[in-house]
Amino acid sequence: MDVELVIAQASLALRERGERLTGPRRAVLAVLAASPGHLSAEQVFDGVSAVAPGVHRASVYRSLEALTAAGLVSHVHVGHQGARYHLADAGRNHLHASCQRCGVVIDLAPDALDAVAADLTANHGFRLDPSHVALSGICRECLKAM
Amino acid sequence: MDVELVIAQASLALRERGERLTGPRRAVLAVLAASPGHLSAEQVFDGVSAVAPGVHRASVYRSLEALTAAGLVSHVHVGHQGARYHLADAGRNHLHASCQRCGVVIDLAPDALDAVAADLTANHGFRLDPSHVALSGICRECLKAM
DNA sequence: CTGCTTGCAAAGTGTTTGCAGGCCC
DNA sequence: GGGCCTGCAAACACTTTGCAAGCAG
Repeated sequence: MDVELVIAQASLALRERGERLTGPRRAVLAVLAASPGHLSAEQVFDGVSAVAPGVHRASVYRSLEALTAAGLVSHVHVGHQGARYHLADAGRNHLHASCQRCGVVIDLAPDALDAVAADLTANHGFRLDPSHVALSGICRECLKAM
Repeated sequence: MDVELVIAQASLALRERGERLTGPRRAVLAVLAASPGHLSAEQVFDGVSAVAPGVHRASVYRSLEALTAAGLVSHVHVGHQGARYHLADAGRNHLHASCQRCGVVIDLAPDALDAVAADLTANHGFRLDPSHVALSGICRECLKAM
């Protein structure tokens, strides 16, 4: 993911909301853009600290919150672990599954839960937000090791 | 759910594991058996306190853990909220979806994710544990209120 | 300059653990 | 009466918040 592009988009999106693109927020975006995966808040904090020492942990949380509200970042809840963060997809967000043994998060196709979503709407009037929580199970590697 | 029956089963299941059916554990089972829904640990603690005052919050957590290990209780992780507990189904556990706005948990058919589970196995070698996390979305009532 | 943001520290949830005494079986 | 379990208190992980100073635009 191109950091420059992400930051340019962020500047616009934030300004539209009367907010600002600051050092800590820039660093958070850079860390997320540089990472292939899904980072915990602590991992984002570590990454930010490497790039911009002195940024406080609380600012990382507040930055993630602001960037989420602006539609630039998404988070996924993973079982009993904390949330994981990643840049929001341009269009539709992909889905996630996580291993309850080793914690790894794998990406799934955006349409993997479409049938379930339709079923929930029809039978329960419930609107599914499929990308907001990770499905839980055991990954390939852990299955081998058991 | 019949409390007497549950407690009798629990006594056996625990003894098989070299563990004991104690006052606090009995109270936890009674509270879960008396509740139709899915309780947070705090709600279980409140219920236990009403039946058996003096039981410590930590004992409720430890009881829930022990009863889970013995296969008598199940828990579901609900988004950023804490876990919810309920008596384990006799056979296959039902699934859950929770409202990210009001927190209500609704039960789903045990086979609601079968197609997804098959897909995950085939494409990622991932074994889904469908009852362990609640799907997330907005419930009917909250949709009306938006 | 205006006021959104930050750093700091402290408080808040939800949950776990070490320890000495207590109770189940 | 042996050893699993409990109550207590403190620690824990993760996250949020009040406040005064700081920086973006």
